[in-house]
Amino acid sequence: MKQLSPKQKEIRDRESALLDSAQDMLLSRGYLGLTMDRLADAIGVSKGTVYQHFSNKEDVLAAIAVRSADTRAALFERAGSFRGRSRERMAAVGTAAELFFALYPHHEQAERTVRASTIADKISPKRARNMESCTFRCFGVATGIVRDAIASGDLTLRDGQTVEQLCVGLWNLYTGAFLMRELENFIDEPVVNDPMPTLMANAQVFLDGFQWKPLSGDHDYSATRERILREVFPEEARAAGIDAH
Amino acid sequence: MKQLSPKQKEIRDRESALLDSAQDMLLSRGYLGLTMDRLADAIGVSKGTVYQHFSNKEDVLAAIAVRSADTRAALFERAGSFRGRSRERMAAVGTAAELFFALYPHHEQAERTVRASTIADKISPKRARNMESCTFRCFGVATGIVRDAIASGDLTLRDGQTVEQLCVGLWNLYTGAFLMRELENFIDEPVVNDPMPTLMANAQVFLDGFQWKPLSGDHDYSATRERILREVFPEEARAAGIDAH
DNA sequence: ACCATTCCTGACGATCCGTCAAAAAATGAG
DNA sequence: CTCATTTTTTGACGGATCGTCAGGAATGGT
Repeated sequence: MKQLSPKQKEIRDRESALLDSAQDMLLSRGYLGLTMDRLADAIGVSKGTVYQHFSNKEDVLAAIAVRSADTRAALFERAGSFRGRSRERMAAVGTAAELFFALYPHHEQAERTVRASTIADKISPKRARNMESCTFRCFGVATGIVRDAIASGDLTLRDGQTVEQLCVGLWNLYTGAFLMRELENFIDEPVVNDPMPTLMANAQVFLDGFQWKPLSGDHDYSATRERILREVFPEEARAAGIDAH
Repeated sequence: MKQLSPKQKEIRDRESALLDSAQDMLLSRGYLGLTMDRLADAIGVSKGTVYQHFSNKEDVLAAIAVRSADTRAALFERAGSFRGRSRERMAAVGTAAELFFALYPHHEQAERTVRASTIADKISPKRARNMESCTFRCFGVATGIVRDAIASGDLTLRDGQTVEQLCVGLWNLYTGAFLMRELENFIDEPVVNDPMPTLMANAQVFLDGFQWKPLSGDHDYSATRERILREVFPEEARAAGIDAH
């Protein structure tokens, strides 16, 4: 299985080239601008060949989304390995989300288009499962950190609060902010100029609301952020144009 | 101008019927299932006539989104008139968002589809402006309440925190949760079973993080919620199947 | 060199969008 | 009521795209 014939290798490479092209088209021309004919032309192959890789147009989007979702899960897992107090580790996850957002700006659009309910059933079950597993990996990292926080005494949940609730809240805060950035692309006067600092500040407020120690007033989280960027994501930070000062 | 000839009235009514049909199709069959031919057939009219109401398919979506966005803004404004302490009034806005979400489940999809960047420029400028103004009305209610809270001493912003940041945070929390509900339609094992209680709990945590008095631990907000449903949204609560106990 | 299998091609039917010239209906003046 | 003018409606049409499939080309093993 490890041994790939030249032909098999060619096919594998082509799939990745197809995804690259499709991703560019999606980003620059949007869903309607991404067509199967153009995609075939872009890498000099006939349309029938494209359909050997993807069962239909929605499947192309799904494949794009799965690829970047996998990258995101990997970033989250690296973030989870950051050495520090529990809340610092969660901050690392936040930084991972931020970097992912900057580096893979197409992802949100791809994932949302894919998941628009009536399109979902046109996607191969295998890809749908892959997608799910990436989400679970991300949530797994987050819930693990929350549980560690509880075990170490940094966090005590009040009556009725759950680990999942906290993670879902953070997730919502981030996806909501990402959605907003995209929507504001075409608004004349955006509500906030740069959504990222606002998002990070709000995440801190949210965790303060859970009384997750050390509170944002008792600890220099901007120093933590710099350490995260330096120690865990030096490459990505540079690629994203975020300097750790 | 007030006097409408029978013909003009017929045209006006037809537009609303078209939007009703389009909305149903969007909800039941999705973006791809909503076609101009079907739309024309649905109300027994030719396609050309449909194109006298809307300049293209995306414009139909925009019109759907504007109509429900207007309804949402109206709900927010009613919520803002709730009598109570500042944070209770913000809770009323949250309830408005929740009711809107339950009563107009198509809206999120319509708005997102419309705003997918490459589609945006196909929409008539007038409708785009309408859309914006609805968003501003919603934010206006929220920022007004926050300012009142600061004036009354219920809320004191820390260094660097702004009124807009708080409102954007709440907005993100809600839109993120709404997005999640939609995405989980086709996931086998959702992360949270009923996202709404989780969302409301997280909104409370977020406001606690800002130290907005009275904190959720010092006040019975479920009683406030019941009062809001009873006093401000009795009709809507019944329509949405939410009983105030 | 030969053949079986796998892969590629591009023309084709089907669908949908948006247009437009012609037909139908409404309006209003005499 | 009549009829000319304006407004509205119609549906066939051109263009674009999706997804298919029969036939042709390439591959790999013997």
